[in-house]
Amino acid sequence: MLRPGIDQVTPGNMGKRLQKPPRAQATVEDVARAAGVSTASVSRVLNDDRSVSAALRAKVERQIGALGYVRHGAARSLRSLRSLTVGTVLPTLENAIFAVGIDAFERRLHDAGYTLLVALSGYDLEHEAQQVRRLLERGVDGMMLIGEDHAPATYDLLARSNAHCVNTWTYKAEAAHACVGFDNHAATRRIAHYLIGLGHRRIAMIAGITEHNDRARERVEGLRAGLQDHGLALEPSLLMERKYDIDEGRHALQALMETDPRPTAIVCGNDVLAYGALFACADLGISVPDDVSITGFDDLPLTAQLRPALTTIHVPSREMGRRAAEYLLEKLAGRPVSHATALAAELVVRDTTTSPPTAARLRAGSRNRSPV
Amino acid sequence: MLRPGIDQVTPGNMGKRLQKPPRAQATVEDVARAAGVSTASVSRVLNDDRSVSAALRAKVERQIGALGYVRHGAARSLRSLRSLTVGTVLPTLENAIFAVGIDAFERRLHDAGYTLLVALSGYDLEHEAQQVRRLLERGVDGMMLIGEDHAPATYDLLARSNAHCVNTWTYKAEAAHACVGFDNHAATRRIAHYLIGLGHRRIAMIAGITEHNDRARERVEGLRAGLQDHGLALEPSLLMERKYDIDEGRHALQALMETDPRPTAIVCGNDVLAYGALFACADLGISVPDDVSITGFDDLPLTAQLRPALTTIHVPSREMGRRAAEYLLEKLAGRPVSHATALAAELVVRDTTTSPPTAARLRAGSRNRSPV
DNA sequence: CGCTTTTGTGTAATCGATTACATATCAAGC
DNA sequence: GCTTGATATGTAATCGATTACACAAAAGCG
Repeated sequence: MLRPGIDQVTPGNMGKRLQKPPRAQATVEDVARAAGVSTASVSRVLNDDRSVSAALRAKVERQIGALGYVRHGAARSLRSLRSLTVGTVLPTLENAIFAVGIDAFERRLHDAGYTLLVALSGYDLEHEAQQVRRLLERGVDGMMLIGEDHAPATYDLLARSNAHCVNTWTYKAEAAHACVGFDNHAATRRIAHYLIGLGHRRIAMIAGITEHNDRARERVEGLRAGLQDHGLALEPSLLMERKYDIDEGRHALQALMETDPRPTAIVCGNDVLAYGALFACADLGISVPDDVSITGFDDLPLTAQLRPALTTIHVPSREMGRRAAEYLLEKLAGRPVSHATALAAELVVRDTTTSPPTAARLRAGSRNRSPV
Repeated sequence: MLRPGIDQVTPGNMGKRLQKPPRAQATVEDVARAAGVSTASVSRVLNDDRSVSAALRAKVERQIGALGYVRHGAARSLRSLRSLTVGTVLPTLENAIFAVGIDAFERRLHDAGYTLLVALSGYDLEHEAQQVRRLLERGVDGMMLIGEDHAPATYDLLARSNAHCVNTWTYKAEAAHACVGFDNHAATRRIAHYLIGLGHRRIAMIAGITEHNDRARERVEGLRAGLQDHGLALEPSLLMERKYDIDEGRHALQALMETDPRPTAIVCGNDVLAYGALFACADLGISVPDDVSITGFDDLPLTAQLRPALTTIHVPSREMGRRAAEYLLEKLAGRPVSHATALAAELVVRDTTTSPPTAARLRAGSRNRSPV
């Protein structure tokens, strides 16, 4: 606890009682005094008010440099009701999926003078709500969230606040909340059509955890819909739900390969699960794509580099981050901006998908090949 | 620009002129009035002052809930001289290296009630200085930076501020600035000894960009020192400096394979460059480790999963993030804490390193093997 | 040249929460 | 019963920058 009047620092009293004696930071008042002008003028210089004369501006700027003046954001935003700050709550930073998008988001915001506050939820919606509250306490002017599954408390807090919010990684034309993203459902439906077109009929899925995660859920439903379009069903025994982890993908693949008959194609809910599936196949001596076709979702930087290179859905994370930032900036500037922005998430066909093996190839193939 | 008196909101005037009519946020005063107590008491409840009676606390808490009161961080930190905020400037979030460490850093800080502000520098030290200034303007109580190469302006700003700062991913016992990290120099020196022990004599390096990057530089120097320990030199023609990118690693490997005689071992400055080298070998039909040994640095989650699994230095990013947070928390609490913390960065031997090929194997080996 | 408009600068109120200090209440000690 | 101390609560000053408003000086205009 800080004891003002004792630990507190005034220009004359360099408070010696704290561990790190707080330096008296220069204030606008100090600058004003040194430059022989009023605090109002200093503030005008700092805020690029066009009504200050060049002479005064020069005087003030010299003193700002000399005193090493640094703006006091709290005072600034208290008075101006703007914090020039935007917040985001991410499930995790542990994987590249969000990182690249956030990177782009931050860059765009920074160029516009905003600072990004990052909080993490660990895929827990209650925790997310708590983080949203914290960010609102910090006075963020805007907020970006992942997906559209959020706790009621989250939407409630946002509605009561003056911050604008945008959901990403999701897109629905009729969405209740603003969003910048792509259609997860359409993407896996597209995969289904593609695989069926190649001749596959027995198609499995290694999905991400769908609870409290609309993206994962939409991807499952999209696949289901795509299969139904051709009179096929997604068999419950061929649908596995796994955490975001390579080993989880490995284990899921092993389990699927023990079903009889085996699936000829495996749709993965994200690239990381697909990596696991791919690595497991290599270890088991199952040839991809000859014995089984595998698809991913995300198109991480590494995905095109693996051998065989993974067929996947390209998620435009960078573009999405940039657009989300732009949405907020427009909103904050009071300009009209479209409520929902759809980005394309295209199927990128590489080397892990082909026609299903013939019955003969199936029998001969996978069993007696030596592991890599 | 905001026009107070016009756009501004007072409890009575629900400013109808803005796009999003700013709601009048409840203030401590509103809560105090509703609960029939003073603002001081409300503040005491909010800050868990033990001197409030249970009855008063209950009254206040009921109103806080009813009014949907959210603390005003700017006002709070203006008055209390603490922002409960910590900042970091990262080169990028585009790769998992930092992401995992930051994830751990954020978690620890969050548990202690702090919020993390993230800014990015794009590996540009001038930009980093600008970001540090911004974070200080936001009033961060603490700051974490990567490495110890920072612009003079950065150190200057930090010295003038009241924020504590800790460098990570670097460790030197006699460091001028507080740090939590590991000894990059010792790590690659260790690699050198290990490879020499296997019989290698002609050792190349694909390093990261060393300019303005002490980690990359230390890794080069560490290798050089390790070679010298055994009377060997790091030949200039066998040292390549490349950006952090798989394709850069690929190209560097191709270039190295055109030297004569070829190196028998290649030390990479990070795992991503090593991935590139590994993938290039696969494409060129060069067998790893039989034809050439390769080592990485970082031990990303994927590194152990690749086939062949990459021999690398394990960087304890999670631990480092957690410890860096703890350093700052201790400092902020005014408790003594050690200036420099060393973590172990161990060599993890996997499948990409072995003894150098014999002359015979070298001639026969690499040329006429088919790409995978 | 006098009047209006524009431009430049200063004065002081203000944003919302915290907290020093004042005060009130009650229990314990003698 | 009176003093002393502890406990609980209120009053009002304060943090630093912004900006409405006041005002002075300069420019524009007929």
